Amino acid sequence: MTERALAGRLAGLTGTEARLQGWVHRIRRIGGVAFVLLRDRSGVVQTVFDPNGPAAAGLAALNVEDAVEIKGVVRAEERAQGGYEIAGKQLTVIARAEVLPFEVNLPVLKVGQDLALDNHPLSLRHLRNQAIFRLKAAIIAAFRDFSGAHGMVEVQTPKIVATATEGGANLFPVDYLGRRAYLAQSPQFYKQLLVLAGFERVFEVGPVYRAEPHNTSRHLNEFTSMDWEIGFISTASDLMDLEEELLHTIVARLRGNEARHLETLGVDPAANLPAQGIPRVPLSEARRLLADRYGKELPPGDLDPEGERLLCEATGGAAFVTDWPLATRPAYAAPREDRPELTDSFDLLMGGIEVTTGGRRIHDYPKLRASLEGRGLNPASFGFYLDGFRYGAPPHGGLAIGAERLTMAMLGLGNMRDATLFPRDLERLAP
RNA sequence: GGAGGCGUGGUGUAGAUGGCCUAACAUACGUGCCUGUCACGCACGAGAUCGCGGGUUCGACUCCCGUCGCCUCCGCCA
Repeated sequence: MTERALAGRLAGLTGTEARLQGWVHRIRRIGGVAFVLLRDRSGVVQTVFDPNGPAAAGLAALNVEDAVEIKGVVRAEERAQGGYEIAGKQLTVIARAEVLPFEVNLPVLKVGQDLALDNHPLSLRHLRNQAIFRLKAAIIAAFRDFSGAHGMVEVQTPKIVATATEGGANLFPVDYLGRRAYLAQSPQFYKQLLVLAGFERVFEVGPVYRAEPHNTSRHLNEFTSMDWEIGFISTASDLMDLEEELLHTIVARLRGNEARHLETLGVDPAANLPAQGIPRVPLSEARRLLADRYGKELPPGDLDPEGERLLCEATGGAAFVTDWPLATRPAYAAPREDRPELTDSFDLLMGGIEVTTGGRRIHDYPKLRASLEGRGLNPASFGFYLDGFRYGAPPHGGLAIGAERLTMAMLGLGNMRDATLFPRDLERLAP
């Protein structure tokens, strides 16, 4: 049996007989010719049949999205998109497709979110969806490669945990063989401990869970967190420098290997990356800028979503917001040396949404203990975490990038569900 | 948790000052025609008691109340 050829890789096969397998993307019957567009993981290729030839019966019964095998001779053909087509000799249906609940071969999928999710194996076949998730995979792969190249070790931290890392009640309780446990809302404590454990630099790509009943286009109850934790840094600026380099590395990778998918979506992944570098704006300055330029008066505390959008607009797509007051950050956030009322931490806003939170951590054992106590937290309940700092904890810091949020920002998506294969939200637990 | 909006053939939409709705358009589906299409084209056909329940009215897809489902925004964060 001849090896399976792929629709998007026919260049070297001109003149030979090829065997392709895939799905029927579209059928066009024009009197004396029939075109069957075959789609596989590499792309779409046109095959041509004589509707009165040997394949007549199969052709007549063919449905869009049938899984098929097609044999035929590869030829260069200017009239075909992509420059190649298959002169079809044999058409075999591997598995029939029933009449579709919606069309999957339109330039843009026209279907409600709910129906699309209920039929996700079908809606994901759409070329735009294929492009999104292949690009997301490439973003994550680039994160991995970049992290490894910068001396970080990939680690796996537990997703079933005994305590909260951020405080708050946003934890999913689970029954752990009769004991109360929770789904991890962040790898925070564990990644810090692994830095202290001698790995110095670690990274993780993994799921995190937030039991918050939020109902927006950029919140889900399960998402993918891309984390760094790095020892022996001096300030959070080191982290921002590194993240900015990472973002450019990701863009280069998408423009290289994944250019075809960017083209499908018609997007520029660097559209929200300011050419002159991502500005670093202290929170107080961001507030002043919003007031001066947009007349937007914010209540004390965090920026609101509109403020985040406007700030990105003002800075050419993205901004690091720095110098968050102690009260706005968790107990482990390290204060600035020169201005102890502010933390040495940052958020990265990109395309109007918060994509990253990061910062330097408190590494001094007595100070960490005092910070927890200062928040009214009981140090005893942080046992293993706090104890880790007793034996020579180096200065360190890290960040967490929401993989779906970054994908949204780079691909210009309006809803985080579009960047999540099987989204978990307030309503949806299946598929 | 709060606010707003939407629900019309399989899908996506139009119709909304109540009567012209015997509910329209596109596409998908079925039948036929067409030698090179590019979301091919043309003709014909089938397909919706307008989410559900109640009310107002001579008359409701349209107005009112309730209910169910969904979407968006806000709070919070990645």
